[in-house]
Amino acid sequence: MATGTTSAKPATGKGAGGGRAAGGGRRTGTSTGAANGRPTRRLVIVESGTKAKKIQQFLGRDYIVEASVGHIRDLPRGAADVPAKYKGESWARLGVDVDNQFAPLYIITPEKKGKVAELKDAVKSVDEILLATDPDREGEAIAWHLLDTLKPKIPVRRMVFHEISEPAIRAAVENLRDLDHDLVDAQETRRILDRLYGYEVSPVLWKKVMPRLSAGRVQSVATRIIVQRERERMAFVPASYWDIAALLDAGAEASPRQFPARLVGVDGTRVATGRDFGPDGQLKSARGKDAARALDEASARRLAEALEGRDLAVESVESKPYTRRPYPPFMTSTLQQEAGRKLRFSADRTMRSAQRLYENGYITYLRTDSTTLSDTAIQAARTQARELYGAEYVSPQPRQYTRKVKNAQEAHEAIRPAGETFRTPGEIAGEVDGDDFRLYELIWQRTVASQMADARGTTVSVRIAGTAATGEDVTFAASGRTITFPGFLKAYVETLDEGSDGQADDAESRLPELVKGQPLTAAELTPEGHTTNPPARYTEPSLVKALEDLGIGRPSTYASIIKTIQDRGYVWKKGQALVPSWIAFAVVGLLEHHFGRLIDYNFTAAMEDELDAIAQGTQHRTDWLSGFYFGADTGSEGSVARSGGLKKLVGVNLEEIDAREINSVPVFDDVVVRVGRYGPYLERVRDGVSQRANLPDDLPPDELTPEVAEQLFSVPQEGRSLGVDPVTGHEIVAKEGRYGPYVTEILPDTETPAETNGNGRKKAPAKPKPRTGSLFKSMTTESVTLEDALKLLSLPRLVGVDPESGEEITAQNGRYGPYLKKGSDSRSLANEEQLFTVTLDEALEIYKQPKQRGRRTAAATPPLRELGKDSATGKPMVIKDGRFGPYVTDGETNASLRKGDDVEKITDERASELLAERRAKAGTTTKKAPARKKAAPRKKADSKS
DNA sequence: CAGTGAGCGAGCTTCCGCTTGACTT
Repeated sequence: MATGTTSAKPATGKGAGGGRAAGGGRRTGTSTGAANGRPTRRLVIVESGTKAKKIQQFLGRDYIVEASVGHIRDLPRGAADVPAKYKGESWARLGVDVDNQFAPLYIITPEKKGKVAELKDAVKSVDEILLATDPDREGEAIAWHLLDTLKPKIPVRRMVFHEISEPAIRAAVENLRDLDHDLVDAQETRRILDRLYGYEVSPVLWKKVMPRLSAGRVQSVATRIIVQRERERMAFVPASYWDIAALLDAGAEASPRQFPARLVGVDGTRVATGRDFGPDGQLKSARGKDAARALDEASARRLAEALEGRDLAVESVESKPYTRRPYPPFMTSTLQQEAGRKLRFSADRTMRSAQRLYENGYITYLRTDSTTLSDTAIQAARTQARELYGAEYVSPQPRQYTRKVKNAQEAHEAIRPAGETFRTPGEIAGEVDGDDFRLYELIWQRTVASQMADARGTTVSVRIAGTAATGEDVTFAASGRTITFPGFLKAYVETLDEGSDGQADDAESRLPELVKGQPLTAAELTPEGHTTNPPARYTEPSLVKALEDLGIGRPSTYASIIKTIQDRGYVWKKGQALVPSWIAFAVVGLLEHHFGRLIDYNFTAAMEDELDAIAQGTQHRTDWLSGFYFGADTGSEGSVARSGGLKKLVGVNLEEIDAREINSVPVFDDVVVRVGRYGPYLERVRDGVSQRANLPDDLPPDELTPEVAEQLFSVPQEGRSLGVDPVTGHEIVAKEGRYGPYVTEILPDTETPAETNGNGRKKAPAKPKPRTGSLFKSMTTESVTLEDALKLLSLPRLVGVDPESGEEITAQNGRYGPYLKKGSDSRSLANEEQLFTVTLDEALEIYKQPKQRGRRTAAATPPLRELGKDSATGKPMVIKDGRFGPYVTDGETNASLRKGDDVEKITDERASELLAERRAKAGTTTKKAPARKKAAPRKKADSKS
């Protein structure tokens, strides 16, 4: 089991594997080794290299502190990673033996082999090991993997801490515990579920939508959120409404003398504002106690006129205290959000900068879901606030922020300036610049502000009444906010999301002192029209927030989720906005219809609850996974285990899903967007004829309106125009087709053929077909010239007539490349140039040769390499280059070389192994899966008559 | 999404969460 091992830990997770840890001595602190009287030497293993260095300083010479640098083992990523021993297993593709209690197959992550060797070496020079990985589910699993991989013969114990400070580390060394196998079980179960989900559902997408697509518990929900928002935008009907903006005058004594107010009521009925309208453009609150009435333009103008010069009076003044508490210190998600809003950083850019700050000792750990500050950090923040703003700006009591967020694991502190005293941005300005400086400043401000006093002030709401000349009683409203003590707002104010209609916390608007009954006049009355807006698209920060609210994804993955959904082509960025592609619509549609439970927004939440039960020891991992994968009646409603049996679901869906239907996204009327192999296009049926139009890549789905569609349909199928054929006068274009790039001519419109009439289908008169020609391999649609195109369109070329048979010999370019054709007899040509140069004599010479069979073409190109004899058959083996790349053959069996195999370096043993594998596979999978037609060819007869 | 004549080796794509360093231009 040098490279691979199935889980040594039994499925129950109790006992074995960690036995030594469980039996580990209770020795703590600075005990001495009994044998030689020297102090006990201990190896401490943490996850991060930066942490290791820091902790080494606290612990001194008797300790060696090393980092695992994250996980050291994982399930194999693909076939290439599976050790030879397990290659033939039916479950090797998954890396999980689903029929044997879901036993996982772990391999040492290839790039971690060196690290594991280092750790093994370090073990030799110590008496005891302390596994000090992070105190959360993943950390517990890393600790177990370390134990299971290093297999030390010395005591092993678990060490935990939540902050990197000397007292915290010293305390941790004095309070060791044993490994928590139930918690490890929960992590493995999570890992296995994610693997089964991802590796079973993705292939469904490859077959039904497009290769290389992916589905997963996290990314599929992220994509769905974005698609769902776009659907809302597409369905949105804007509403327009009017009101009156007034500038009121309180007289020369008042300060300010004038202030803005807005019409809110007419004859006791509320005037509708934006939030009174639903997404369908209709008034939501037309009836009932809180009924509102929309004002149209004419009414608003008439009313404004009728109010001109009328007396108004203050009807009521309501004053309330305004207080704001500081925001909690940053954790990963809020840091990404605020850096996105304030600095316009992408999540990825924020994390790269934060990583540099962390590694250089400027901030604490950057991947955290905790807002907790250590005591020293709280003191440092308070000291700094006092020095900068004065004692009254510091909150009377130290503030600790406890989070109530789903699935938080709270292994670390909040993100804050490092150290026991904080360095101000000014102090580090000489050392740090650019992104890093700006991010540090943000973190510093937020941390200091979190220990400052509440902001205090007053908000005032005023109602003003009057009567129009036409008799209506009207009500205006005005509001003001004054901040009497800014408190923390002096240090930090959160920025609002784009498109939000809220008010920043430090925004002020002053009203004069007003009392009930006070007379006012209107200096200005301006009727104003407004239109409701569709919900805004997600941005990186707002998507991170949405995911966090759903408890989906972890601090270490938010940035990579955004990258993944972009890499897969599900989402693209337009400025800050995340726009879904049509492929995303197709994929999300498929998942919603056929794997509904899996992309339920609550799926992860349910999973987390049940993983907690596994961690508590009250739920059995195998039962639970079995329910998820094979299906079960047990488990409560909403349980992940009741998602219907993934395995069967995948099988059924592969049979039943109609790819054509899935890849057709209806947009409006009879217009559908079809997601094809070469990108999305529009389709509709007009007069029984299907029309198509290309869709520009950068057209956001919600901008595909009927008008835009009409315009796209009216544009002739595009292609790069190369010019006009001087002979025919037809335009020549280069296009990308189903079989690759080609050139064709555009024929002028001919008379529309007669339509179907009555009971019979009248045969349309034969339309002249445009000439077409595939590009040669050396050409691209970008570079091909008119001259090239005319040559291509001149094919097939008449080479001459066979004097013996009198048959014509032509040279043409076909599916398998250039060839000669004489009746039904064909011969391949060596290169494309010969299509134009081959003479009749040469052609006749070629026809004298017997038709080249497959074996002969191979013989024509010598093998890349000759090897020894196959250990199984004794036949000589050679490496050849084939359509799909290099392969090894013994003349009978052929086997492609795999990813890691090198033509030059491959050994006879390896070649024999590949052949043996191939034979084994041929034996078991002789059953030919009938190639399913992707979509039945469209026949006119199919359209319902 | 163009339409033209063989016979023959597919294998790979993909998940989520921990961590950064080691490649090449």
